[in-house]
Formats: sequence, C-alpha cells, structure tokens
Amino acid sequence: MSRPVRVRFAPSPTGDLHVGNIRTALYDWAYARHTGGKFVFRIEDTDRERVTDEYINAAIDTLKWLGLQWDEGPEVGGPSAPYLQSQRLDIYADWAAKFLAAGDAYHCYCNPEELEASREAQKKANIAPGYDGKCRAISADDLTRYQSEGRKPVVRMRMPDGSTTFYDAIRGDVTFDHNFVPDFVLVRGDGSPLYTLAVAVDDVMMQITHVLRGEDLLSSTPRQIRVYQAMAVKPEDYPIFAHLPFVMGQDNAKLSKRNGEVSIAWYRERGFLPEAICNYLALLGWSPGDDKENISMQEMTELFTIERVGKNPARFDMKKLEAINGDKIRALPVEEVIKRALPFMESAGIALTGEQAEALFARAIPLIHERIVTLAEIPDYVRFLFTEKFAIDPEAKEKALTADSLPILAAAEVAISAITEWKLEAIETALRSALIEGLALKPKNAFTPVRVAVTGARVSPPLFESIELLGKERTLERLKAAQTG
RNA sequence: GGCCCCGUCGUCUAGCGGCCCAGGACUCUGGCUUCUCAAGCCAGCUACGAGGGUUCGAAUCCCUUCGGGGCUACCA
Repeated sequence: MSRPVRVRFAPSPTGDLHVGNIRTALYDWAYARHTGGKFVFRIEDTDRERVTDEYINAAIDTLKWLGLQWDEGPEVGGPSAPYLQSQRLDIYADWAAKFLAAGDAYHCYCNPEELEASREAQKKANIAPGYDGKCRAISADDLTRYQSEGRKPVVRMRMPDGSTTFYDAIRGDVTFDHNFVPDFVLVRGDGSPLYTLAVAVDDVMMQITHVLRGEDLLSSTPRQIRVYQAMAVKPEDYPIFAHLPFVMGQDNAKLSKRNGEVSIAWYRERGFLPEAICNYLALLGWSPGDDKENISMQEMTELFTIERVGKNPARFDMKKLEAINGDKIRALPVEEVIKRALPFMESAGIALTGEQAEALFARAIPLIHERIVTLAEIPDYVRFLFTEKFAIDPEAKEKALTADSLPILAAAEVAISAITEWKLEAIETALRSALIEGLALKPKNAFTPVRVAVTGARVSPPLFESIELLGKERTLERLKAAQTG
C-alpha cells in the first residue's frame, strides 16, 4: 500500500482522442500530480488493423496541447520503456509461453466459424455464451488433425471455477461469477497479443498502482486479474481500479461523431482554450465538493481525489463548455489573447503584416475581449479593420441600409469630416450631436446604419472605438460608399 | 436473453439520517443597463423515477419495480 503512486493513461489510438479519453487522461494526470506520483503515458497499439501512426502522433500532440505533461512515455522515455505496446511484443510472448508451460493457458484450435456456431447454439439454449472449453483437454488425434489442416492456434487463458471480487474505487466491491467469464484469448493465431494480455502485463511491469479507465472495461477486469494471478502477482500489489462513468452525447447515447463533436482537435480548431476544456471536463463527473467551478489546472491537481468522482454517466453540454470558455478568455491578459488569436487570424486569411497592422490588432482586441466565447470569433469582429476590399454583409445591408438611412449617413459624414482632433471623445460627441440631437433620432436607429456602413456588419465592436481605429479617411470613404450604394 | 453498472432541476452537480418543503453552475424566461453584440446586475421557472419497508425522522439505509447504459470478439 505504500508503493509510490503510478497512474497510466493508455489509449488505443484508433481515431482522434475524444472527449471521454481526455477526461480520463485529465483525471489520471490530476491524480498523479495530487499524490506526487508519476503519470505514465502508454500507447496500446496491439490492434494493428485499426491503430495508425497518424493517430498516435495526434494523441501525443493533443495531450501536449492540453498541458497534461507525462513523466514517462513516448518522447520522454522512462524506466519501463518502450511505451508503445507494438514495441513490447516479445514481452507478451514470453508471458504467454510461461502461462502455457504452467498450464494456466492452453492452445485452442477452434476456428472463428466453429466459435460462432457454438455461440449461436448457446444463445438458442439460453446458456451464457462463451467459449465452451473444447480445447482445454484436446485429444492427440484432434491435435494432429488440426495441425495437418494447418490451423494456427490461439493462446487461451483457463478461467477457473469460482468468482472474482475486486474493489472499485468508484463503485465499491464488484463481483463476477466465472460462469459468465469464459476462457479468453490472450494471443491471436498470428502470434499478436490481445488487449487483455498486454494491459495486464504492462500494468504489472510498469508497477501501475491505479487504473482509471472507462466503465466499458469494468467487465473485463476479472480477466485482467486472472492474468495477474498467472503472473504470480500478490493481491496486495494489484492496481486499484476506478472505472469512470461514460461521457454521453446529447441524446443519451454514448458520445459519437453523430451527436456533437467528440474529437478534441475539433474544439481546438474552433477556438476553445485547453484550460477551458480541462476545467469543463473536470466538472463532468467530478466536483471539488463546494460550489467552486472555475478551477485552474493547478487547483485541479490540488483538489482532485478519486473519492469525489461520481458514478453516474454525464451528458456533454456544449453550452456549459462555451460559458466556461468565455470566462477563461475574459480572465486572460490581453497580450495572451492577442498571442492565441494569431493562428485564427491566419486561418481566416487576414494577414497582419507590418508593425502597424500588429499595433492596430493589439488595440482592437481589448474592444472584443469580453464579447467573445471562442477565439475563432475574433477574425469576424476585426476583419473590417484589415481588409483592403471592404464589403458589407448583404443581409446587413438589406436590413440596415435603406433609403431612410441616407440622411443619417450623410449627416455622419459631415460630422466626421469636421473633426479636427481624431480622438474617441471627439468622434462620439460629433456623432451624437449630429444624429441624436441634429436629426432627433434614437441612438439605436442612428448608429445602426453607421455601424453597418463602417464595419460591414450589424454586430461589431463598439462603434466609436471602431471608427477611431479605422481612421478618419477610411471611415469617410465607407460612409460615402454606403450612400452611393 | 444472460451478467454487470447507473438513476437529485432541461444539463452538470452539492447532499453521505434531522442543517433540505433540497444548495450552486450552465441553459431558459422576465427585468435593469445599453450605440449593436456581449459582459455585468436582479428576479423567476424547474428535480430527489415509482412502490414498499426500516426509523421519532430518508434524497440519504434495505427490498421490489421501472428506466438508461455497458459487456457478452482471434476490438479496446
């Protein structure tokens, strides 16, 4: 019990890391940091049909982006290297051989068709489906026959009678009767290991003390424990399991591409902050106990305990994520917003070339800092300041630039051109006196046409500030252009 | 079907026998503020799945039931 804490995040990258994966990684990381233990990152790529290098690299990149720094794993190495299961194949093969030699496992020559037929029969007979143990004691005749047929055997673990009870840190004691845990395959016919073998071996060899993973693996735990037993691991050295509840989509189904986006890369592209994603995900299934919700990465490591993880599945709520993202952006220093906004300006095709453009951008950001929910909204707000070919949004034009607005724009043009000292106060005073007092208009009616003419949209940063940044010359050009249609 | 897990506002949750005719956050509704949009402020709506117990007392303990989910692979 006094073993140093070692937590691992061990995804099988068969696609982009998704929200559920990341929440697990976050909890792993937070728990390791909370306890002063190690955070181990291992790639479970034994299923070479589905795992690709591209996905592995994406997983590494995503974890880095989120700031979940690992102590051991890809790129950083560590005492249990390598951390890619595809590079540890000989280790699994050795253990499988030992299990075979000790009689814990046996060769099974049944082919997929036979297994399928057997399962069908069991279902029909209303018996728990599972391997029937046919090859547990194979006859010499059958053996030679199978071998002459060229069948490649799998290595199958012998599941003894009885039951397995283990303590789950989130759910308490869980018991599985072995009648419902059939003999399972450890090694495929082609010699490659399966998840159940590889995880168990690696968790033991990497001295993992806590296994936090998805609830979908709850029922595979007895099989893993069986492998520990075959490896002669002492029960007190088994890792502590904690099966996290699912993250569900909007319609109560497991989160998938169909209902709400799940890939973290998707959120990144849309201007969500890594700290916002982590904060939101932390709250999805865990709470610090008081009413605190705005939590920094640092606080997470201080407050996170497995005991406070909930046991019921959580629905992913984009609105709440957005609210948190907005809060986090508002809490950022302006310089930081500017820095983080740059890639979004670039991908929006707005070039900020030269010191002048950069300075202008730096002055524009404070105007929209508190109005944005994601970084991706920034380009649309400030585009009017940087575009050579200025164009008014057609819909805004139709709604706000009518015949009625012509006198307003004309008056605004006169007022603006009369300004001698280009200052915010002067702009505001000039426009208010010309339009509100001069034309006796309501502020909203007066400023909307001007806003559309100058910024090209009905929603913009504050008008007077926008005009100030745009400059007298360009403002007048646009006011003129809007009158001529 | 079998085995296993889960069940508090629309959503995420607090609550671990009396502090709860249930608190916070997001959403939603109304209002204030206001040059648009936000932000901010105020107010409001809405929940212990159901039925039995145990107890002086239950959201909290037990049972049943209903509902949701997972697993049932030579996937993880």
